[in-house]
Amino acid sequence: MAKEGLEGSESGYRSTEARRLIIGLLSSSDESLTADQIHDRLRKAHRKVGLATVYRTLKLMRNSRAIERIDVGDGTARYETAELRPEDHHHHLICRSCHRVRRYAQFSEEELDLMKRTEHSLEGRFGYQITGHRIYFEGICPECQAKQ
Amino acid sequence: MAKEGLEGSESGYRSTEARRLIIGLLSSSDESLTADQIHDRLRKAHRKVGLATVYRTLKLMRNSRAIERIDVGDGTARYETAELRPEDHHHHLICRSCHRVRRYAQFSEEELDLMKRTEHSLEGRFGYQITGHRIYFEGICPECQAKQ
DNA sequence: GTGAATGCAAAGACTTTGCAGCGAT
DNA sequence: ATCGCTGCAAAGTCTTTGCATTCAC
Repeated sequence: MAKEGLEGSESGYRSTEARRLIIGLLSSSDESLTADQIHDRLRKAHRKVGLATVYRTLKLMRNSRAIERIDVGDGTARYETAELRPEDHHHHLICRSCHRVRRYAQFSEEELDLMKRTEHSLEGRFGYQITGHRIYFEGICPECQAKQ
Repeated sequence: MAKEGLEGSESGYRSTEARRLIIGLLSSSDESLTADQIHDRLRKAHRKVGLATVYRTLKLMRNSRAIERIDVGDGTARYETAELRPEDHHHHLICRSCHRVRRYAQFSEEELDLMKRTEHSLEGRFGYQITGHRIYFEGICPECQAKQ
């Protein structure tokens, strides 16, 4: 009843190994993954899944709002589990050097409150119907700092 | 002395019509533009500039920090003038439907202050060296609302 | 005049799609 | 036994690159 994703029998989708593996990978990672990274990890785990299947599964999960796609500027899309509930809300730390995307979820009441008010004000100002926001902090990750 | 971009003679870059036109387009737009949109607008203005030149110019301007690249999830990069000075800082309104990216610059002291504090806290928490942030508000633009 | 910039076409990188066979229900 | 799912390869986008020509300095 809790996390339905693509598993629900009423969804019309079949539960295949490829799909279970991919959602498993994304759920257990605090980093966003590219299609290629997912493909690689499945290979290394000796689960042969074609790259096309990875893309098709990602698209499917995206359509059903189970995951989200992120583009950070290196020309390759990254995927992460969606924010299904308010408590899933998170922000991102992007490394300018290696493009790694780290998620983090702890932020203040103050911030949530401010964002809410800002969204409201934007709706009035520009006529947009605001559905959410994304905050990306950019910087250099510890690993890349060490390399320099 | 003010806005140097690629114009400065000391930059080593030549001032060509294509470059002047492209930076002009980006400077005067409050929307981010794709390479193709830039190419189209130049054609319509009867300035024939090859798409490859557009890409090359954008890359050049990006390297010299005159513009920035934004990816919003439709697989096509968009470009906008960079935040050279603190007062250029702005946020984005992204339309989930047509992917248009609108910039806006008016935000509160409260927000700036909160972001500064958050950046500081993140540096301590995750060891990242934070260099900035991006805030994207997502929603449906007035035009797309009307179409629905 | 010289080397950078351009246009065109070819090549690349990432993603999607067509089709025959496999597999979940 | 269906009809969706998969793998492979071919086709599509968007972007970059090679090369001869043109142009800014």
